[in-house]
Amino acid sequence: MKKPVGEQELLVLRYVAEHGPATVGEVAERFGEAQGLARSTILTVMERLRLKGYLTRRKVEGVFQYASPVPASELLRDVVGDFVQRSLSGSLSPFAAYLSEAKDVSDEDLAQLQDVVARLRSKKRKG
Amino acid sequence: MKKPVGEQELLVLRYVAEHGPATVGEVAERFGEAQGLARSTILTVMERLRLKGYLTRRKVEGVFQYASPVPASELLRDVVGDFVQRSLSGSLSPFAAYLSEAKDVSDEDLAQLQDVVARLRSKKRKG
DNA sequence: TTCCCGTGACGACAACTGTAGTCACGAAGA
DNA sequence: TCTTCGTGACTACAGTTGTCGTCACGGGAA
Repeated sequence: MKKPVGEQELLVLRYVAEHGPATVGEVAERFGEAQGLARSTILTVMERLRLKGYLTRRKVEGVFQYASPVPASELLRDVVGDFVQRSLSGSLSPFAAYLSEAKDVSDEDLAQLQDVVARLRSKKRKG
Repeated sequence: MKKPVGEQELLVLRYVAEHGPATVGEVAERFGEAQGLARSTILTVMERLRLKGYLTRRKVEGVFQYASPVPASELLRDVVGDFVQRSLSGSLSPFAAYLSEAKDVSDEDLAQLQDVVARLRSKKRKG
């Protein structure tokens, strides 16, 4: 059931997931225009995402409102999981290596990471 | 200079990077066979990787020895960096979210992560 | 010398992705 | 009623990736 999603597709999907239900016109205007993409491009991408099951739509006042069935955070979490499995064979050390070289880790991200690591650690000790 | 690398391509690249210089025949026999891939497939993939600059080769005793100019660890680090930039727009929170849900984090990976986070933290405090 | 085999170089083809033009339709104006 | 405009559905096309088949060549084995 895991249809692949391209890079651009993911950007559009994220946009829709983050900016509530939206019509093709809205996405084209707000997101597509900024990226230099034609309306038909946005439409095609969104339809492909719908065909793959990543977006749903519902006709409201004559036009379709597209929405993601899962929140953006969950979506991205899955994307990461997919990447770790597919490209890293489940290993996390490349991530650690990346992190140690990363130059621009925000305070929030860092705190979040520390938190998660601590949580995992305590869970491990307990279980 | 950043040519894209597909999933299968990455697997082959990793194999070569991790298992020293190797000929197409060797990779086909040890890696390809296990994956159910024909020798010609391996050859094509390796040549594409070479064309993209991810592999070099050198004729030894009549046959080409392929090798990765960078070690596997560095390679994977870059792959992660690419992914974070391209798919997550540089944000790490999706990764944290993934981690907090991950069910099978090895002790080594966890320790490594904790280490890196601590290091980043102290560097941040200092800088 | 012949024949077989590993090796390399090419050519091919389908699926997926990125990007867009175009056509038809229905509502809203002119 | 005629025109315009947003919307959707289709079609198209090039580039990338995944997978091979095949052909020609050079070195040994027979």
